[in-house]
Amino acid sequence: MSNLPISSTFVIQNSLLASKLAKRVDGQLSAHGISFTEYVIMHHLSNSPLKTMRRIELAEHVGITASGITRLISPMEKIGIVEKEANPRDARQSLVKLSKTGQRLYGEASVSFEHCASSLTGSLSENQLEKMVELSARLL
Amino acid sequence: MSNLPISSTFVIQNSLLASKLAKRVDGQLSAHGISFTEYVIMHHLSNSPLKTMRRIELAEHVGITASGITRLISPMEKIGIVEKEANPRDARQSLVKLSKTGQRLYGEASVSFEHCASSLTGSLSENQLEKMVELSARLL
DNA sequence: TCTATATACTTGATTACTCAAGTAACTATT
DNA sequence: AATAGTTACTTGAGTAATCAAGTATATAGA
Repeated sequence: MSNLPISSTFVIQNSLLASKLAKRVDGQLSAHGISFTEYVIMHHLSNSPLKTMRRIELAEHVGITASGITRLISPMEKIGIVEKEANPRDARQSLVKLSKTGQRLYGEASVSFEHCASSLTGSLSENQLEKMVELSARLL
Repeated sequence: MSNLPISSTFVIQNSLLASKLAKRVDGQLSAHGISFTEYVIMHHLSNSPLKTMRRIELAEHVGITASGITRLISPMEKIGIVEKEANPRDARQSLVKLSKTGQRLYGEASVSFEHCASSLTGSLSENQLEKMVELSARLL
């Protein structure tokens, strides 16, 4: 149908895929009262050695701006999912830490998320998914 | 680092990739006064036999809601990129057609877009990109 | 032929961001 | 030790979408 170069096709298709995946995942995670973006934040916090990250760092990992992080974290803090911590070495920084409550919620949400992710990618094999992840990583 | 199932890793990574690609492409397309989403709309219209599509159809292809299409198309119509057409067989439908102006703009923007897309995917070979497109297609 | 249901949009209110500008604190240079 | 520049974050204003509800038209069934 289209004679577009493969790189253009890829970019357009990837954007459609991401939007579809995010919508489906969001639907599942809403049962836990969180959005996909909030889950991703918890994911990065949880995988960080001290369950703690700087806001800028978080922003880069999640793919939104520092401003977006401020606005996302603020309600999460109010409901006790994350806690604010200071860095004694640098008073500009405001560290974000996953609380106990947050860890529990992340654990529960992960069950739904993993189930959802595996069903959404069911038409691909483990090997194919690994290949995709490996190739995608080169584009980040 | 993380023991997440590969499908979960894939979903999270894909979302980050899409957000990065979209931002970079948006930056380039702004020189033509259009957003990535608007480019994608023109792309689908241009690849359609009569350069004409229904709004619902467009929404599905672009990955936004019908409501989003209404709000996106309205300014594009005002500046003459697309034209509204009626379907005599179904008065509910409001067809969107890429105008001559729109076709010219799409052609110009495509030069930038293709250049940008190919530079963003430069670390992958044609074969690898084709593989990615083929595998991604199964998830849509 | 009436009635019910479904489809194709549009619109008001809301959400999830972005960007530009601001503040505060750190770092390097002289 | 003062100044200039950079970094980390926050905030006000704006944008791009969403959802839920509404309107108009089409379709199917009694």
